[in-house]
Amino acid sequence: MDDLSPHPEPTDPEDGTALTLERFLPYRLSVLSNTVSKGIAALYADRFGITIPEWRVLAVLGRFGSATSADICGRTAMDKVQVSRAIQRLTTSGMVNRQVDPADRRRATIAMTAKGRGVYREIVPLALSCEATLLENLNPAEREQLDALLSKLGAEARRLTKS
Amino acid sequence: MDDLSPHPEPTDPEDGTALTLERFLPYRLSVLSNTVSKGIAALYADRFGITIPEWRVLAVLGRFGSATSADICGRTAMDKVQVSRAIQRLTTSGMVNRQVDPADRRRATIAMTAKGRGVYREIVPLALSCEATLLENLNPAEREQLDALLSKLGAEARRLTKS
DNA sequence: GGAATTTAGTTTCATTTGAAACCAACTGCA
DNA sequence: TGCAGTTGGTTTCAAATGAAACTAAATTCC
Repeated sequence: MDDLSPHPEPTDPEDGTALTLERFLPYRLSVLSNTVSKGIAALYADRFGITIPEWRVLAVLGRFGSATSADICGRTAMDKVQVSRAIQRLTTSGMVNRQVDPADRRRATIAMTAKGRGVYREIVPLALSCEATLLENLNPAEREQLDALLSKLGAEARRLTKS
Repeated sequence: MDDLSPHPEPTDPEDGTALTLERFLPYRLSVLSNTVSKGIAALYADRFGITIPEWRVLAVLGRFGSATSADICGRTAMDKVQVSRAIQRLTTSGMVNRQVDPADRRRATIAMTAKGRGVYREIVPLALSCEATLLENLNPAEREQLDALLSKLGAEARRLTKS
């Protein structure tokens, strides 16, 4: 079925200017990341009625106790609109509350409510076990390699966009 | 400015149930992938008026000469709605054409026009040089590691979502 | 003090997205 | 033949997104 197309064979120049999508790093990262994120989201979306941005906000709060909207932007690489909306939804669903900073009334400190902490504590093991599955058949050396490579790539990527 | 928050320090249980966002693999992948994709998109979005899905369709056609919508879905991991719309836009902008298969008139073979090939040939070097920058300070061994790790993770991720 | 600037965060609006419904063509198979 | 699936692909509709405009508070500078 595959080889019925008029030009079944890759038409690569073979002079170093070929682009093979399935080997192209940005493409591979994108597919991998989307697959993983959706896999995890499936674990909590229905069960807790939480979206990916909301989960990320909870993750930051779970780790740092409380944070301003700007803090969350910085730590999640989400943009401020996304964060603002995630906080809104989490507020109306009673997961977090906003405490306006009396010293600077533009800022507000976001913290989880008891309910939010409850949900967070339920999701964390799910997320971690998902990550564990993903890493299942990497040996310790490979895991270290992965860690190092992601760090390097991350640094390069930031350079790319900033320059 | 960072450490002015009420709970500046991570509040980890330290009993193995902690989730450290900045070390959490799905999160790292997501941030990295978004950063990279946006960086690349910036290269061609303005210049050629092309979106990420459109670029991916062109990349498949550039590699395989022609393909059906379903082929493209399979090769890009995009869903069929996305592909359908990308092809629509590419058709109206004169980059590709659709040739209905006379043997099965539901199917259509998509191929680049001369114009499409022209744009493709302009984008490819940009994309490749972007990838090269990203890989710049990885040595050959590290590049192989990266390749192997991405393959393994990809396989695991697919397992995750399918089960 | 007060006009001009900056900062924190929200709202608006037009576009993008994706799930589900849909359509039209093909394939059993009775 | 004819009707119950399938399959390839498109459309619909409601929700998510993001750039840009906006509000309100704080800061800077004269």
